Amino acid sequence: MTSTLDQVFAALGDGTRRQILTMLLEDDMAVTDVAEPFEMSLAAVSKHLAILTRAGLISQEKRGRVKWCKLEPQAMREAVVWIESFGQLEALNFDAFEEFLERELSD
Amino acid sequence: MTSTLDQVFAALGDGTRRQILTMLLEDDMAVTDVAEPFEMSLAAVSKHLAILTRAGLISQEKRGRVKWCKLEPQAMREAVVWIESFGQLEALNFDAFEEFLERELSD
DNA sequence: GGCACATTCAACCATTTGGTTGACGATTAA
DNA sequence: TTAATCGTCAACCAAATGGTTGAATGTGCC
Repeated sequence: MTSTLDQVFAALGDGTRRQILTMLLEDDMAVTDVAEPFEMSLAAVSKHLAILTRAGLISQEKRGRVKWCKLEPQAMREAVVWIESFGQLEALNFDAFEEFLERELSD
Repeated sequence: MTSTLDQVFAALGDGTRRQILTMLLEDDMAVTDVAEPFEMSLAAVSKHLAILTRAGLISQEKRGRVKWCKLEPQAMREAVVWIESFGQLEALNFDAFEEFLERELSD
C-alpha cells in the first residue's frame, strides 16, 4: 500500500522539510542556499531534499554546478484531496451517503 | 522541533492508518474489530492505534475489557491549515472527490 | 592545469517504524 | 472457579530516518 500519498504525508511529517518547502514558496533555490539557515550538515539537507523529491513535492534541476530546487505544489493536491474529503465525509450521514454512492456508482 | 504537526503528518503517512481512520468515520470501534480486516497481528494494529492516539487523531476509552476507538477529526485541522497556506486548496473539485471515494471505499 | 566550489556518496551510528510471536493482566461469562 | 476474550507488553527482527564525517565527482574560474 505504498502510494504517493504515503510519501507526501511522510515527507511533510518533518519540520525541517516543511520549512524548506516554505522557503521555496518565495523562489527557487540552490541546495547550498537551502541549507544555509539550518544547523546541520549540507549532506543532511541533501537527504531531506531527496525525500522531498521522491515525494514529488520539489523538483531538482542541475544547471552548471548548481542544483536548483523548485517547489512542485501540485504534489500536495492528492494529500489535500484526501484530508479535505475526509472532513466532508465526516459531516455526512454515512447511511445516506452509502445509498448515494450505490446510486451514483451503479451506472 | 517535534510538534503535533509532525505527528499528525507522520501518522497519515501510512495506508493502514489512513484506512483505520476511514473505518472510524462510520462509527466508534473496538480494537479487535478495527484489526479484523487487516492481514496482520492484533499487536501490530494496536501499535498503529497508539501512533494515531499520540497524534491526537483518535482517542481510546476502555469500558470493561473493550477499548473503544473514536475518531478525533479536529486534530487534522492544524494540518489542513498548514497545507492550505500553499494556496493549493481551491473549492473541492467533485471529480477528485469521487476518485477519493472510489479509492478509499473499494474493497 | 590547478584550485575552489557545489553536491552527493559511503560508511557509520542511534532511533523509530512496522512487523512477528508468546506471555501476561484484566475482565467477562459459564 | 475456571475458561475464554480483549488488549498490551516484551523481546526480537529488518528496514528506514536523521544525523555525522570524510572522500569523491563535477563544474567554473584564473
